[in-house]
Amino acid sequence: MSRTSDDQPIWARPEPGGRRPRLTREQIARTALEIADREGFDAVSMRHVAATLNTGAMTLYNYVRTKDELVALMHDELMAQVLVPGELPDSWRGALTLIAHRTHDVMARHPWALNSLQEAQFGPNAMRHFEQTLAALARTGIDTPAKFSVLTLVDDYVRGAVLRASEIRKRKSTADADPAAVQAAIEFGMAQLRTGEFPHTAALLGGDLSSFPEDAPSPAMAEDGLREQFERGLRAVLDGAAAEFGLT
Amino acid sequence: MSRTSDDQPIWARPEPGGRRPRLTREQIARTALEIADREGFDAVSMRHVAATLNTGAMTLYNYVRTKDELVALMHDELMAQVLVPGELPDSWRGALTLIAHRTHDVMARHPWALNSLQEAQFGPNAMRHFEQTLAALARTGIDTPAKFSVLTLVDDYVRGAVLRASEIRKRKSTADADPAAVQAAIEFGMAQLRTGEFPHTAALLGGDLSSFPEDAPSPAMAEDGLREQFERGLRAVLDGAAAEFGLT
DNA sequence: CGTGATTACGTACGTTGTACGTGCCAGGTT
DNA sequence: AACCTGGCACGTACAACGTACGTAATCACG
Repeated sequence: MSRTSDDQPIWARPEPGGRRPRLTREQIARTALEIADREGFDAVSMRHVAATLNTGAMTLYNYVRTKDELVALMHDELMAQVLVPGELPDSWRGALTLIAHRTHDVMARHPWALNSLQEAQFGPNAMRHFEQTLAALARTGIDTPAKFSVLTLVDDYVRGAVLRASEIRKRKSTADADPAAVQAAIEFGMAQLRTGEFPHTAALLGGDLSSFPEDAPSPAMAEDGLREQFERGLRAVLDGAAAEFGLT
Repeated sequence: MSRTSDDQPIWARPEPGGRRPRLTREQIARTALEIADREGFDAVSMRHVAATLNTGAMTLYNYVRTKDELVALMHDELMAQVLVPGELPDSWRGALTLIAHRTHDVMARHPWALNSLQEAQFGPNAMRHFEQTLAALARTGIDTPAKFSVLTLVDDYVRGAVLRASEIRKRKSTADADPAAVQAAIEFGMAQLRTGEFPHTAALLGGDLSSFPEDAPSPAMAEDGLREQFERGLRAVLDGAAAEFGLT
């Protein structure tokens, strides 16, 4: 019952480097990321990644034990992008805001990430990110569980906001691909509104029913409106956290 | 260029009911939900659902045009469960809290939902839910865009919290399935901690390294701790929203 | 008792992850 | 120089997926 290399996470196992490997784990991860960004996460198949690298599909399994490990590599690469490079701001608020913004930006750049990477294994960069958020709260007087609660609260909001934003973007792009279906969906929505069952929704849309939530929900949802709304929400969440957990 | 039934959303198309259908859309959706709850969302394949209903896979396509439509039916069924049945509490805070709790509970009962249903089409019950959250803010004096921002903010937090909770549960169950890998992952994490690169994380875990975030991250993460943390976070978010948007 | 529409469903195609086995070829050892 | 050895590449094969297509079964109605 000794520790075999089979059980070890990918970061504890050495890369093929011995003989004459044609590839690198980093190279593979980068190609996978490019494919995901260009064609969506579903396009990241072993065959596709391999073909892009001019290689057979099974060759990749020399560098990675399963596809999940490839996904883990992608995840850790993204977490590296989230890391704040230099020193953190002194104030907990500034530090948390900075980290939240970086998280938001990375997830916005890779909209497939939140949905597809959440069962990925924790890697070193994820640990560094966790450490960094803890560091942001280091100088506050609150005790350890409270620290944990605060960063959880903020992270929950950030990820919820990103989730919604990427849903909206996703809807918008699938909508562009099939205008007829969108038109039909809008007509269905309008018919529902006309039943009188939805007075508040009707009031919100204010007669301009072509901006029904199905496709591009109201001006508040335009691309730059999204970021502004995120910042305002983040401010509110930080205020709430400060009050609830006694941060100064 | 007339409106053909091909473009219409599933809720605008009549069910097969004419001749002598063996199945119902609702029946199909319910079976799919049961399978998802019992074996996970990935187990919801057309073949599997059909087999459970003692039917050929292709038969389902008489009731549903694509698998996405099946998923849309599942989504709408869940939204029905989220709806508050009776009257909403008078205070916006009470109403929003109630809705948030129902959302949280439904998503916690069906942990696969958040990840798998987010590209699903908007159905009638989703509209009702949206209407209900607007109604919760009806009696406040704030203007329409502010209402929208508030409910977005709260919903973002709720979904972020649920997302994290189901990630934790998912990790816990995959961990149970492969204790050796967990052990190896913990050892890797401990080795990382010993590098001294993670002082705050080490302090958080306080020497009890067997509760490394990989599997069951600290007592704060136990099943009832999760709910308590959610409620506290929700309180903070509502406070923050009230302050930021001038709710009384 | 046909007849025509409706519902059921088998077959088949192109994908997916990956187990398995074979073959190549660079190093170190004789 | 010849030979082995083991790391690496990768073709084949399998089961499972969504679903297009075609056909068979079955009912309502004339």
